[in-house]
Amino acid sequence: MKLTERAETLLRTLIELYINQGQPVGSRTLARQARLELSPATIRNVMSDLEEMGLIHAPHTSAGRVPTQQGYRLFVDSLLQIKPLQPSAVEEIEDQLSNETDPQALLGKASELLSQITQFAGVVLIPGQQNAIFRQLEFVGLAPNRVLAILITDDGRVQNRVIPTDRNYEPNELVEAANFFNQTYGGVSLADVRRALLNEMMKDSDEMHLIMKNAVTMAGVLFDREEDIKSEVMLSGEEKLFNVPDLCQLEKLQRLFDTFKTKQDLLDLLDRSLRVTGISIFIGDESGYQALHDCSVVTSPYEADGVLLGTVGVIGPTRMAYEEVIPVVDVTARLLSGALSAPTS
Amino acid sequence: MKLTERAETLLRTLIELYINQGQPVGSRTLARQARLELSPATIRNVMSDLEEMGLIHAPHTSAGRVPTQQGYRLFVDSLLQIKPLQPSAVEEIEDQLSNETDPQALLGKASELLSQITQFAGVVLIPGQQNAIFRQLEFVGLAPNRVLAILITDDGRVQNRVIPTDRNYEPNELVEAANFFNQTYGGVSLADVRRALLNEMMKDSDEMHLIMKNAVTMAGVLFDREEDIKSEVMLSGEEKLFNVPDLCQLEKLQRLFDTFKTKQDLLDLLDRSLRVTGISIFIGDESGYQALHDCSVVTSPYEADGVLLGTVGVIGPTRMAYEEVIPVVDVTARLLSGALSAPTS
DNA sequence: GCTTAGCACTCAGCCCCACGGAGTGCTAAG
DNA sequence: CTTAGCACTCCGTGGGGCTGAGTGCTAAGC
Repeated sequence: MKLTERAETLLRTLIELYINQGQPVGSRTLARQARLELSPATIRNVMSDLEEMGLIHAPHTSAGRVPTQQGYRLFVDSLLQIKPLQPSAVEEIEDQLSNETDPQALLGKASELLSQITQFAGVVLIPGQQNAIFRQLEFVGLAPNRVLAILITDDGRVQNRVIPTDRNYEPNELVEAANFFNQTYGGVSLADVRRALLNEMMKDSDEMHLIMKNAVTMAGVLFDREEDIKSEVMLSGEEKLFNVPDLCQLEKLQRLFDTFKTKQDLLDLLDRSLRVTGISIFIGDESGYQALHDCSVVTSPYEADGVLLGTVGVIGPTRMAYEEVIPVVDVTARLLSGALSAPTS
Repeated sequence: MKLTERAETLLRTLIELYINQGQPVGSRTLARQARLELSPATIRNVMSDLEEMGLIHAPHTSAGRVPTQQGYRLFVDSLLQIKPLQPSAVEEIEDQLSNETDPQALLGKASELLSQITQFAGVVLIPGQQNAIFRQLEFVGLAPNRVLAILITDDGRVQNRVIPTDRNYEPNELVEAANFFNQTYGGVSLADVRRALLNEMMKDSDEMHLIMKNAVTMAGVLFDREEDIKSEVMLSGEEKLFNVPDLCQLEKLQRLFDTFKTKQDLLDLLDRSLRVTGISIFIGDESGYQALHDCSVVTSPYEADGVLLGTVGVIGPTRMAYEEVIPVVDVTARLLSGALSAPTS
């Protein structure tokens, strides 16, 4: 069931028109716009075919046609002509990103940039640290029976947690414990450290040297919390979606913000796109989440020094200017990768 | 212009009714409800007086009356009878809070709890650290020309930032620099450290010992960023406001979420309430922010070991059950203070 | 002088209807 | 295969009438 060239042209112009205007497109307008020198009646015949194929759809009898999800899918897969981003815009992004040195802040900035440029919501996936390499652990005594543990991984991310202890530790005990731990586990992946720790704690602790025991006990608490290893989603500019005509209905927005809040669905979605190289586009229900019914998600993975790190993307209405959003996401992901890779030269 | 006792009773029942039902209250319903054995006609006369005083207001000729902002104000100031919180509810809050040891996480939890219990938005102000005491600084080499600086203050808060450096530092250089810094500035307030640093950096650096120079340069970058010292707002459960009948209109929610996003207004508002002891209540426009027009904010300060730390609160519709929200905020603030104070016993 | 019954009046909300505009499907002719 | 013409469908809008709720006023009663 292949489309004729004429049908393709008409589908493309119809979708382009609809994306611009947001209103069902009728045969008359389409005839004028497509420059095919055909009468509306002929156009109607073709439209009828397209509708039978499930690519467009009439909201009601006397309205024009609107692309269906499959229509959009075909459009982005084979009809879309992507506009390259203006060099000035690229520079702008590059500038903004190079102002940040802190990786966490950099990702936040990227997400905000995406939101700002597209006027939709920007999103960044920071994937779990299961594969991150343990670099260093520090213990700092805070108060009696309270120790601050600081965990540093190879990618420069830092996590800290206050650990309640069963007794008071002397400063030098803390240093020794940290030293012991760093020497033992330096260079090991977090997941492996976790496993090893669990193992250690199973053993009869009487056998262990006191220092080891201290280190293992405290670090055990630190690594016990799964959430430190879990993935994370950063979302920016959700509030901009209030201004999107296709989404600004209470129930839609409510569903959206609910899923934004729980983040789990977003996480799964972005995680799926992580396994794909290059741009991923989820149109409407393709994501599998009710709340994203009228939304499309455009994502691209980013990396540092060739290692896949996570995903950046944009969440907007299904009716979005894909030819503009796609390059923005693409370029941002690239520049982000660059900023994360280059050891400041 | 004092209210008669009858007028007071009527105003109170009217507001209570309106808070429950959300609809303008007419003279007939009010007569039945107030148990004053008066006819609707008499009630109408009193209502007319109340309207003249600006305490209630009729949305249109043939509707009942609705409290005005001043009406609410009078109500919470002198007519409101606060219900004490059920002991089981108190325990629930205590339980939830005692599960967290990390202060940052604790505040987040408090905010979430407030939102969950009231079904409005919970909010926590973490005020600036100008007065926080510098405890310890650590430098960790990450990559060539990249140093991770970790700043620990006396209240157990930790901040870290990746600092780009102009040259490569040896590990022992970093340790020495940190040691120098810790010895010099330990126990000094952050604001003073910042001042001192600026001073040092003005001096001709040739005079300084190399270690000092290193320390000052790197710490200079760290302290240069105002934001580390700035206040912070944590917001939870904003999305619940979608379900509040009085607020679920697009423009209102949009304005709300916009201010939530920028946070500056919230910050100012909570900061104001910080200077008051005990519960503060901002009704509608009293906050001075357009976006909070139909909202009230109920806040209470919290502390640790007798030192004022910040503010927790609830943001909901002006038409909220104050007699329930107030004790929730109050108790949460108290229990939070307790959890932050007690060194785990 | 306060309270109350009665009455006329006002107004939002709702349903119904008519109408114009936009666009379609079909048919028959070129 | 293309096109002109025509009948038809349906949404959106605006007006008109009705109902229910509640008010303000007035005059009578305690």
